[in-house]
Amino acid sequence: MAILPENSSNLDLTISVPGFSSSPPSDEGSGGGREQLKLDMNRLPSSEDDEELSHGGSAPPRKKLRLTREQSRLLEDSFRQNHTLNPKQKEALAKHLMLRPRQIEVWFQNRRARSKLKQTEMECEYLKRWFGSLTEQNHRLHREVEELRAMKVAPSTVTSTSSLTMCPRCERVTTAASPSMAAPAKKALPLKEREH
DNA sequence: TACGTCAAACCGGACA
DNA sequence: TGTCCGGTTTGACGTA
Repeated sequence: MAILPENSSNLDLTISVPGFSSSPPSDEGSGGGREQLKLDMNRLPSSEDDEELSHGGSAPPRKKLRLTREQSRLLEDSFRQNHTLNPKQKEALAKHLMLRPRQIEVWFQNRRARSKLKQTEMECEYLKRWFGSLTEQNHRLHREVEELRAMKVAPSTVTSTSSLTMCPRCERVTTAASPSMAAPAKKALPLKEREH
């Protein structure tokens, strides 16, 4: 019985895998040839309290940082090893990448969110395929039921000595192997119900 | 130039 | 109190 889609062998489902990894973010950052060469904003301001910089006074417009390829790569490497960072790791990574710890923190939060989104999309795709397969199977079984009903109605096809019985619940017709199995429905019913 | 996409950054609530 | 998460905003960038 093929419940799964035909190409399910190719379907790399990783629902049980927490978080990530079935789709390595190889195109992250450099994705699609989008160049990230405007690096001026990426430098860590030497002022120690640059976090307050943006909040001081009349709230200047947000400056958007674009990470360099190297920064992205190192962050990805780090993310592959660990999806969360403790404060020491965060501090070390920030120092190494010349970024603020807060930026590291935000990057990891966003990265986890993207990872989860990708995972959810994969699960959605898988469930869609499964639904399609089940629908197809359902149609097939309905056709089978119709055929068997037609057989039952047509007296020429079903002899009087036939031992076909139909489960009243699921409408599935079964054949009895021996005359002893062709027992009255009242007797056979509890057994069949137990099977379901 | 308008529009869509991506990702950095922010916000508020939940939790240990 | 710090961290995480879901949701949102916003700026950079590519493209029609």
